[in-house]
Amino acid sequence: MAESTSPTIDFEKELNPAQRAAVEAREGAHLVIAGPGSGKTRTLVYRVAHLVLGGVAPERILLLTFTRKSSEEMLRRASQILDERCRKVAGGTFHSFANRVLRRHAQLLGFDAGFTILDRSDAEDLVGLLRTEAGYNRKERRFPRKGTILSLFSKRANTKKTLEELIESDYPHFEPETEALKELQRKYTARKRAQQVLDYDDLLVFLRQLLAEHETVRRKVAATYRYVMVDEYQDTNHLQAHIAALLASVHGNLMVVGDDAQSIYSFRGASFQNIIDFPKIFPGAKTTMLEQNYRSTQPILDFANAVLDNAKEKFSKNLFTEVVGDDRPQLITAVDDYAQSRFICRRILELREEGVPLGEISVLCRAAWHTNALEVELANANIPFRKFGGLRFVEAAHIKDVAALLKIAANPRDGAAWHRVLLLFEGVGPKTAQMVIQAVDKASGRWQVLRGDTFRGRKYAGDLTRLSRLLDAVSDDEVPVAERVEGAVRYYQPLLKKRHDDFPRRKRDLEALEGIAQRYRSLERFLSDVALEAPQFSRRDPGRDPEDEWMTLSTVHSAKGLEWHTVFVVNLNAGHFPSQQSLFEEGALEEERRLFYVAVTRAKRNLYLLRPEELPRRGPYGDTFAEVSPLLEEVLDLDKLVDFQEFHLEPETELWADEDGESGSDPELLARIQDYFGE
DNA sequence: GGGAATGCGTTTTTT
DNA sequence: ACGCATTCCC
Repeated sequence: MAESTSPTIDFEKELNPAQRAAVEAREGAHLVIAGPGSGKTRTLVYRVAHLVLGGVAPERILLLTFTRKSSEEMLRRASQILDERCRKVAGGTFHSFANRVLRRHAQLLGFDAGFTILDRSDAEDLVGLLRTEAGYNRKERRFPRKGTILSLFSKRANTKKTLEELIESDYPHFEPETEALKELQRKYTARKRAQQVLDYDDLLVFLRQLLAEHETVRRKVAATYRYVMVDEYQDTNHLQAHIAALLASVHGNLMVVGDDAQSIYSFRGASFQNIIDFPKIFPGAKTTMLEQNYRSTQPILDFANAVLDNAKEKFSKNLFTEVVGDDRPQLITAVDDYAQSRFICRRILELREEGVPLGEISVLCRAAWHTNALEVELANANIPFRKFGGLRFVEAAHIKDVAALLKIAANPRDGAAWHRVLLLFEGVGPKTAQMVIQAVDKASGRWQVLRGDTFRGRKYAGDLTRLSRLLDAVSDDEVPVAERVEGAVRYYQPLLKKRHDDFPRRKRDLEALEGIAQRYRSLERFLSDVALEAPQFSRRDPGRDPEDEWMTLSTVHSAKGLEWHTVFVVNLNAGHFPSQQSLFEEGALEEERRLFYVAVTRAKRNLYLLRPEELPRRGPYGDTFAEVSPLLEEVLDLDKLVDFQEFHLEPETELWADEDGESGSDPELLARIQDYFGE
């Protein structure tokens, strides 16, 4: 809607004084502390517009966000209030930004520009392989599992701590294995390099290395971005903070935005310490606080503030609002999971009657599986929903299989991808796969050796020949990406049929993947986006059709930055929310509380807190979690802040009408029945 | 050496 | 209920 004349924006009218201070700030370092619903996104959006309007070339602005989705959303909004120039602003996550920069300068670090990216499960598989190779998988030895090992390595990369320190603090029971783990880490690092693959942490580690050790690159990159903004700064880790500082090392114009109370990613090495330390790195930094909330009603904020009151370390903030409304949050006690689900379904149907669109309703949970029972009930009640968090589209086995085929074509040294593909064949296990991979390696990645004599007579010889032909076709850069992806899917289809009974459903996913591929011109870009999860890689596209409406189920982590008219928070029991492992860990409960704070501050008008009296505990003991969440119990004057409600199921209609006395049966009818059916 | 069957210990959150 | 190791059979 941009007019040919430069559009004007009434910043004074659109923003409050604190927001405006942040938006109009130009030179220097700036820390913005923004409570939930305080217009943090709005502030960033307007600042982008303000800079562009002030004549800054959009390519020279860098906006680093927590997800790709949020940066795209912000730039979309900026171009709405200003014009299309804002689309040219450089944006994305730290990881996607690192990916772009590293491809350009890979050689400096001894990498090929065609490196492939390991997602979490690829990385785990590689660790698992090395673990078996080294013989650590013996029963006598209680050795950590691949997932645990990778978490350890990941924390090592993302914090300043050494492996020894982390084992001591996080996994003291594995202390006897310290040397073995160090050895494994060396092997993992070496193997990744040999295979030209980078895991998520490597993207950050190598970007920092590139900027810190290569002066010319640092100067060039940092000079490119005159203004750098980092969103969700409380959820960045030490490594990311270092990168941000290096990026600002030429112009010194760095604005970080965050909320210490909403720091919920410490398991990933994030720390709100970054916020606190920001003025130490940038002594002249200005600080702006955004405290007015534009999202929620006062009763919801009162409750949220009360939750935060129990935090050991708290700073600033006391949220206030002018949003009208005086319904207090509802605390609902239900007997169990099933009753909880029934309550939610019933309430949703009522809300719909009241005119609240499904898109304005969400159910938030601590862990993705907590909504399993609810999903069944929602389906029964014909309420459409989408689920966020937990297993994503690109993590499904069949998608990963096809992606692995393409990865081999892009980087024939990617052993993890080879391994995955080779195990699809009948008669091929880990040993055979290793043997084949070595053969290809010896031929410097030319997979045509698979057609050679080495494998003649083996059960899988035909499979290898066909695979090698497919790779020939898929690696042809002259062919459009979409066609190459289609080729891989066509090849994979028979294997899919053999492996999965629910093959039609999975086939539809693969078709969706083919559709996504049409937007790409480079296979590497496509694969990077699959690994770094571009927003369009969701199971079902939101759909522009207003008729096609759905409500949201989400983990609290995935609900960050979002808001709904009505929010249900489920499973507020000790052991579910907060999670079981946090119950006994000092400090962990602090994060659970912030997580709860994030959950409740997503609500605009209605907040339902659900508390089943009994939930099955998983594990062999058949135990139950019966205790109410300490996060609720600790709230001072809870009875003044919420309304209590008990929800009882209507009694089921009895299957057997219980009649008194002998009901007359018809002997003749019975005889006929027996006659006809026999016996 | 591969693969099915068995038996053990176990689960958060995500780029 | 599921990953992961071990065991046994081809």
